[in-house]
Formats: sequence, structure tokens, C-alpha cells
Amino acid sequence: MTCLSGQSPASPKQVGLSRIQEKNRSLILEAALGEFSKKGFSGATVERIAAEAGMSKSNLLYYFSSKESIYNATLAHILEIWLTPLKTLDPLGDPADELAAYIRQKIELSAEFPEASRLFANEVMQGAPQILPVLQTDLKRLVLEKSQVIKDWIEAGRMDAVDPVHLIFTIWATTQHYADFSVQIRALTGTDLSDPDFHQSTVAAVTSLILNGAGLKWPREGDPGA
Amino acid sequence: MTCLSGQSPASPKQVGLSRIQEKNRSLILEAALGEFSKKGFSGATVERIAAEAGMSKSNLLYYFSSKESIYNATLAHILEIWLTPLKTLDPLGDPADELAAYIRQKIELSAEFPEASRLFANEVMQGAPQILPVLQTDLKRLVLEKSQVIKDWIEAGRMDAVDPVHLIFTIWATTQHYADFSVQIRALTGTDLSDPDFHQSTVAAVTSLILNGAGLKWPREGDPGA
DNA sequence: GTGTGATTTGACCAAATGGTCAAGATGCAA
DNA sequence: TTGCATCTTGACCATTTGGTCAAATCACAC
Repeated sequence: MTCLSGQSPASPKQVGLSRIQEKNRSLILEAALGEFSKKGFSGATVERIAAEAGMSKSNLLYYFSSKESIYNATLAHILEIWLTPLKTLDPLGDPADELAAYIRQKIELSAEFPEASRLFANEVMQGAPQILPVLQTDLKRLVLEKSQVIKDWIEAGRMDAVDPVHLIFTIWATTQHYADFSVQIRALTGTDLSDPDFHQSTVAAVTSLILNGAGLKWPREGDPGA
Repeated sequence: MTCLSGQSPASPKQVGLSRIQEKNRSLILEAALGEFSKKGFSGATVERIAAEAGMSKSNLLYYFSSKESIYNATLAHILEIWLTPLKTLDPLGDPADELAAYIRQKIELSAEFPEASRLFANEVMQGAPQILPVLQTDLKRLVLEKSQVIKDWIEAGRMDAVDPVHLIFTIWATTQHYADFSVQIRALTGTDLSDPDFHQSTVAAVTSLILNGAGLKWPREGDPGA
């Protein structure tokens, strides 16, 4: 199946989910995110997800008809959060402020939801079997729209002529790297984004590199940030 | 087991591998790289690896004692190639030239060995169960050494005071992103690094962003590159 | 050619795992 | 309390899969 939406128990009499359903589906999705991000789709087992969610495997399969449907529901659950920051890039704002805010928010997400980042990375690296259609439609439209915003800034002489798509890719790559490769980062530096100091130095370093790379002054003069 | 080296057939009378052994081990490693990078460790099956290598599963297990030993041999096989470019960063060279060459070589690797990049990313994202020791020792030593090189360039006033470790992470993140997320990139742009034009524009965009971000003039005046 | 060790394979096994099902437990409205 | 729908579970099944083993085949030194 390729549908990304979840699956309701057999006979949903009422449209709204019951209190118990709400709670259990939430527990399952949380446990599934941990398991899928740690082991990948194939390595994850429904039994472990069920145990982590505090219920039997059979009960989990009462809420989600198959392992794949849990996986799709988990993906759908994180995808919206994941794409929100780019949507807020404001054509009317200042390029440096807008891009800096975007980078800061993306690193925020990497710090707060590293498992979601890894799950997404895993899905895409395996060829995006489930979310390829979403990438080709929704994400593509969003990227084209925001690329135009950046192009307009460039044509207005407000920043250097960097390729907007590559700029977006670079922001994605760097910010998500700190979540996806946190084990490597911890092995090399002894810390990661969960440490506030490292978090702050990462935001400062990445923002400075990319904004200056795009011909934007950063940090601003008299800026309170590092 | 945590050893990264391969495994020889039962009774290796002579130290050197026979002609047949050489050929078959090579075929297996090539097939394993494809399978592991496409499906991850858990999703890969020895039967498919054997089929891809043109032999029976039993025969494959004659050359490698277990699935894990194939995986470790594959990892070890790509790790050396993967870390070579950083080793060549020359403290006596020009900062802009050295960093540009490093970026170019990393993107070259991403274009030529995207499967190796994905396998490495997969391993690290799962917590680096096999190569964590290597990261903590060899890679850490290499990163510390090259960070010092960059620090010296900074203290000599030859580039801006960017955090060397974050600079290295940024280069890794961006260059490997084009291999690891090639499906997403293809979904958004219609092409990827296998297209020479896109390859060239990627090198130009990433190099320009990062070098200018580090306070280095790029492209050089009168540079033949894009 | 012949014999010996290296190579190759099909048959087989045990464990893991996704999913089914019938029965029991629980919540809740009347 | 009672009745019914929701919720929960253990027993069970079929398939997949990593790995073993004995037997067959092959390469090659003599």
C-alpha cells in the first residue's frame, strides 16, 4: 500500500476516536518512531514497538492493521512538523533574518526530534518507497516557491547570486547532519545538540558560514548572539 | 563480533588468497555493497547477495562465515576510500585551494560511490554498532589533526575564524547529502550527481558557499571554473 | 590419469517474525 | 445489574531467513 494515512480499528462507528484509541494510537506512534529510527523499517519488530508502547503485539495490530501501516502513520506524523519551517520563509522579510531564522529552526528540530530526522533520512536513503509521491508533489512545489523567493532577493541585489536550490539543499544537509550523525559527532567532539552550549555554537557556526557564503553580513553588527 | 576485518575460508594454507578466492570475495563485496546500501543491514538477505554475486548462499557462506562478517568486510572496504580526501589536506598549501580541492574530491566520491556513502550513513545512523571504535580513534585523530591545520590558517589571518570542526562537519554534510538523498534530489530537480552538468553546478555552488562563508575569495579571479 | 584438497551446492534445521483468530476482559449506557 | 460494543490477549500459523552439513564436483600438482 502506498497511502500515508493511518488505519482505524475495524468498525469506526463515530468519526472521532475514543479516549482509549487516542491514547493508544499516540503511545504506538511514539514507540514506533523510536524503534523505526533506531533499527530501520526491516530491523524494527512490531513486538518491540508493542512492548515499548506497553501493550501486546495483538493489541497493537488491533489499532494498526500491519507493520507497514504503523510505519506510514509514523512518517505522516513527522512529515508535517518537518516541513513547517521552510513554509514560514517570508518574501517580505530581510534575507539575512529570514535565512538565519530558518537555519535556527531547522537545528532546533534536529535537537528536539533527532529520531524523526533519522527516520526521514532512512526512508529517503532506501529510495523513499513510501513518501516519494509527497516529495514529487508537495515538497517540490514548496521548494520551487521558496526558490523563487530567494531568486527575487538576488535580483533585488540583496544577496549574492547563489543557486537557490543548492542553498536550500545545503541548509537541509548541514542542519540535519547534526541529528542524523549525532553518534559520529559525539564520538568526535564528546558532545552533541542535546548540550545547550554545543547547540548554540552549532547555530552560530552554520548560520555564519551559510549567510556569509551567500553574501549576507552575519552576525549583524551589535548582535547579541555569539 | 566487533572485528572489522574479513574472514578467510576454513583452512588457509597459504597466506595469499587463491585466484578463485580473490575473484569470489570481490564479487561478494560488490554485491553486498549494493544490497546493504539499498536495504540496510537487517533488510539485506544473504540469499540476494549470493544471487547478485552469481553463486549459491552456501558458497557465499564458505567465503564469509556470517552475514555480519560480510557487512564488516564491506564497511572496512569502503572506509579507507572514504577518508582519503581529508588526509590530503595540506597545511603548506593555500587555504582556498586546499578546501576547494577537498570539497571537489568529496563530491567526486559521492558521485562515483553513492552506495558506499549510503552504507556509511546507515551504519552511523543506527548508532555505528560496528565502526564506533574506528570513529573514536582513527577518525578522531584525523579530525583533530586537520582542525589544527585550519586553526593555523586562521591564526595566520588567511581565513575567517570559523570553527574548524563545524567547517569539516559542514563539508561532510553537504557533499554526502548529494549521495545519500539522491532520490529526493532527483524528485525535486529531475536530476542528480550522475548528470555531469548537475555535478559541476553542485561543485560550484557548494564550494562557493563554503569558501566565501569562511572568508575566502571564490571563485578566484580569472578562474576557468564556473 | 590420479589423488588430494579446494570449491560448490541442495537439503535441511531452528529461530525470528508478521499476522490471524477465537475467547476473554473491560468500559459504559440504559 | 444487564447487555453490547470496545478493547485486550495468548495460542497459533506460515513464511522468511541465517546458518549447518554431507555429498558432489572441480582444479591442479604429481
